[in-house]
Amino acid sequence: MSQAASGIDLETSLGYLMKEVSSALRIEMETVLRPLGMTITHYSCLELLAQRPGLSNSALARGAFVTRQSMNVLLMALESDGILTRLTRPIAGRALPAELTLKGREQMARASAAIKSVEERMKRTLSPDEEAVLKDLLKRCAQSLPSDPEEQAN
Amino acid sequence: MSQAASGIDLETSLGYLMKEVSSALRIEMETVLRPLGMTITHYSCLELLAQRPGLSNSALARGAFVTRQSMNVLLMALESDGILTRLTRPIAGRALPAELTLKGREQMARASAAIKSVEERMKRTLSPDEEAVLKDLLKRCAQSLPSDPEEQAN
DNA sequence: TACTTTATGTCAGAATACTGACATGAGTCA
DNA sequence: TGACTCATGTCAGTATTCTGACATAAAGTA
Repeated sequence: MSQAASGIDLETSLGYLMKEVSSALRIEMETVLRPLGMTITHYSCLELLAQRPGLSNSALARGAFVTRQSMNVLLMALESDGILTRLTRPIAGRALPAELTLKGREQMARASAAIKSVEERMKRTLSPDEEAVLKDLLKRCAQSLPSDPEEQAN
Repeated sequence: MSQAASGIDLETSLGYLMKEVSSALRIEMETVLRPLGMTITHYSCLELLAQRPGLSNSALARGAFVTRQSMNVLLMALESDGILTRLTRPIAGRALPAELTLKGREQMARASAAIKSVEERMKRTLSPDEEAVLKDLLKRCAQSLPSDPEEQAN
């Protein structure tokens, strides 16, 4: 009886629970990445580039769920640190493909192993079937969420 | 089979999917809160206080998944805007209970209705049973995640 | 009692991400 | 061709959150 039709009950809200899990996940990821001198966005960028070399700044931003402005700041720092390289001139359009250097791939491998251990811990009580169910439900939530204006082109 | 034993496959990673959903949820929440002049943390604080009047700064920070320093910045702003009041002297310990003003409760009601519509949209394809399953699985993920040091007392 | 631990509030500075704006390249269409 | 739309890269400024540090109050402990 804590909540009538108009309101959110924190105890039973799916959104609140989602935030709880993602917050715990974020904290654990930050905890294992900190000794490596990396942030979550930094790691995400490397993981994306490792799996899909040649992604542009904007594409990396979408994949890491930040704005292209934020990703751009990171890319410039990573480039000056020798973690990745970008073309100096676009091949088509304005996109500048980026690629990991050897140093970048080494850093990525260390981070990826650390993150994998976190993910394994998160789902340690889930059976394979349960994990599949969870993924299916999450995907349906993700698909239902966006309001029409095409994901907001910011 | 893009990934061997050591690494994360973005296409099938539960963690990445989780981030995708929480990012979409965050964007939608920000979209409906912006016209009301509120951020997610701002709303979270009000919702927590509406349901549990008298919470302290630290307790609100835990409930909104931010640091107590961040929550303190927000609380000072909300207090000067007449959204809430805090005791000037602690009753016990150092905690200063906060409570919404009438203005705060009105603001909260508008925000809560907007957020509820987002949550309803997110789970519109889920049956009641499926929602219950999703909550159960998410809870188990949340419980499995924390590494020992008691949630990091920062 | 005295010491230690834990929880809290707060100040200061740094890091990170965001919004707004502008220019450029490519495609669409009248 | 010219006008329009869209995606991209980038600059500038703002906002939000974080880490680090210190002081205080309560509770546990030797």
